[in-house]
Amino acid sequence: MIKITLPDNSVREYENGVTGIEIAKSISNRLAKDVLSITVNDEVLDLTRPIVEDASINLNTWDSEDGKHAFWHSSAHLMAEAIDSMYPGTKFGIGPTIDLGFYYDVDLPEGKQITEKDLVKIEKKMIELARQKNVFEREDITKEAALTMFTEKGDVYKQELISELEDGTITLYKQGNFTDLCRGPHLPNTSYIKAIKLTSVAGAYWRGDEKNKMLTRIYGVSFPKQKFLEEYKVMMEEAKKRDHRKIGKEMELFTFSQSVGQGLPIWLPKGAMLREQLETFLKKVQKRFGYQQIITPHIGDVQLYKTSGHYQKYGEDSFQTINTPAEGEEFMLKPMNCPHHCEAFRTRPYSYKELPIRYAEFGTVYRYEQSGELHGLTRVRGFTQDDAHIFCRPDQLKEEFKKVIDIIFIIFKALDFKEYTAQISLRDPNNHEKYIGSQENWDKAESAIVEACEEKGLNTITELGEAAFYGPKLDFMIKDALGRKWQLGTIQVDYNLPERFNLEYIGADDKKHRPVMIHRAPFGSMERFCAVLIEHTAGKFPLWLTPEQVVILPISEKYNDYAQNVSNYLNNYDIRAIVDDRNEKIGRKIRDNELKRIPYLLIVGEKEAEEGTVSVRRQGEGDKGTMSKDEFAKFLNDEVREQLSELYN
RNA sequence: GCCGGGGUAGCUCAGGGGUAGAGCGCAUCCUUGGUAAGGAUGAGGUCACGAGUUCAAUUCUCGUCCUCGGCUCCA
Repeated sequence: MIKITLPDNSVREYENGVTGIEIAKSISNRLAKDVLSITVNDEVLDLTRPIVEDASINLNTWDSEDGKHAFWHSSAHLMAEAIDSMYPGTKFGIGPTIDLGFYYDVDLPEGKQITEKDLVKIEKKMIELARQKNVFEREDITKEAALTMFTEKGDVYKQELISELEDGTITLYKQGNFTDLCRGPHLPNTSYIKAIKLTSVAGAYWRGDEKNKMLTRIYGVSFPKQKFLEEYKVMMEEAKKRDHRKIGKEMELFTFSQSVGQGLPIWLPKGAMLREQLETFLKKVQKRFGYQQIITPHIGDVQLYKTSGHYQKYGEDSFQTINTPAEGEEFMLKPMNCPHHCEAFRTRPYSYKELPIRYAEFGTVYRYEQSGELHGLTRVRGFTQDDAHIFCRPDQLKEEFKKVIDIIFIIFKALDFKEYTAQISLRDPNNHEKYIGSQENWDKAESAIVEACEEKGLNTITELGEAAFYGPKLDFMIKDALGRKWQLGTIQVDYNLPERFNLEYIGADDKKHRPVMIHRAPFGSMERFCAVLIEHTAGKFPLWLTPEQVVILPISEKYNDYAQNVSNYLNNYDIRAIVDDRNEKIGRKIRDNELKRIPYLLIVGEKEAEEGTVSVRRQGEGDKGTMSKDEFAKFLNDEVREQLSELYN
């Protein structure tokens, strides 16, 4: 008998060799139906693998990452089986799971091609194969036998993968007529897979290297219940509706022009207003935290980037230098603001008492991105960072980190981002040589970040080896209204640039010391942040931020003057109001302005004009009754104040 | 950059080897209205660009440009 410890710490005894599925059955029939894989002492295994020693286990269902992983991994094999039967001679690359679903890279026989139209046929075949309830059989195999087997099949990709594996660790999984090199784990059989949607087909280089052959990658997602697939489809529809490129066009926030160039956004009046609100907000917050705004040029002498090291590292992949005709000077479009900020710091000597110096700038930078990488506002060639550089003493690092975290929280609160995670990126413990700066400083900086996060009660994950060569960092990821994750703000310690720019301050000992630099951008870039915000809110921005807060709708042209009077009145209270004086009926004006996502509509007619009132309509909620102009202005400003309570505290 | 879908009116899209289509938007006029679409009339297109095949190309072929989905996530 062996002892099995369950997640609730209860211990049960089973025969040696008991399997996950048997344990599940012994607990409940429901669990036996729902369980997809088993975690045994931190290793995820097939439900059919015998357990031969005492162990702590967890039974993974659809609700867990590990459960989904086994499910989608098996689905990838099922797809491969379908493709193998429909396109004999296909060679298979890799077929992993991803955040939402799975893919398989395949090399189709000469002259064969899979397009979107073929996906439905493959789905049907997969369902047919799934219903056969074929068992996933696991087999240990020697490296030699594996190589022979895939050489016979002519599958060069699997051969390459096997040749890199260690003998004794190689396993095969077989279901139906299809056998694949695989580490597992898998579902007990194919019948678990009830609903399948193949989502797209794309080219992908073997091993992501453009020197290699391009394979066909087929993406799909699958579910244990038809209902889940329906929910997934609804979610995808919603995501499509919220696409910032679509909403950006509809709401006239920004546009792209072929004549200006790819990846170079043009901000239209409403989008510019959105950015202006965000910038004003952040500037106010930063002012409170002791930041000073500076302004630097869009280009800089090549030498500046040679000093910073950016030229050596990115020069070839950047926009090329700009030359002056007569004098032969060489400039680069600014890819980073930090070198300029270092020069700003260098203007005079500093006492240790003056630090930290915090220089902030909404600095526009230009970076070359391959044309195929460009995507709406999230991947562009010119963008504005809400950048700042903090020059501080090593002993101030922790305090400064905490202050930046405070700023980020104020932003999250004002914009209603409720779920976030923070990733701490530290050195690779096995390879300290590749990092610049002294051990002592790194140790200090790393513990400063970790402690700052702890003291602020942050939800963190720590990744070793993810630090930049010049310093550790803290990145913030938020979850939007649809549960999608986005990387936003970042805080990075930098030992490199102060060194390269020879930055100094005079310490209490009257000697020169090297300051530490912190790069930080709570939004990341204005472009990307606006894109996330659009998709998070579906274009219904919080009142304080939205470009047009109020539209006044006169019942007929007779009341246009009064409407204008109300508009002027509200504008004096810094409320963004305009009049819709089109020659249309009131129902029409309401509909059009609701669709434009205007938070408040004020209807004014004979009654209102006589009494000096407005009839208030809140977006999505309808008629809210009548108020005086004065009451409404106060009411609206109170709402804004409430949304920005963190800022006014 | 590479692979694969696209590019038809301002927007969303239908069509198809032989006078170019719809809805919305826009303009003019009528209507002056009370909480999600009032009516009439009209303007608007080198069917992305360039070449080729053809009696004839927006449609077929090739090239260019732009755009969309991918190209990191351990077999």
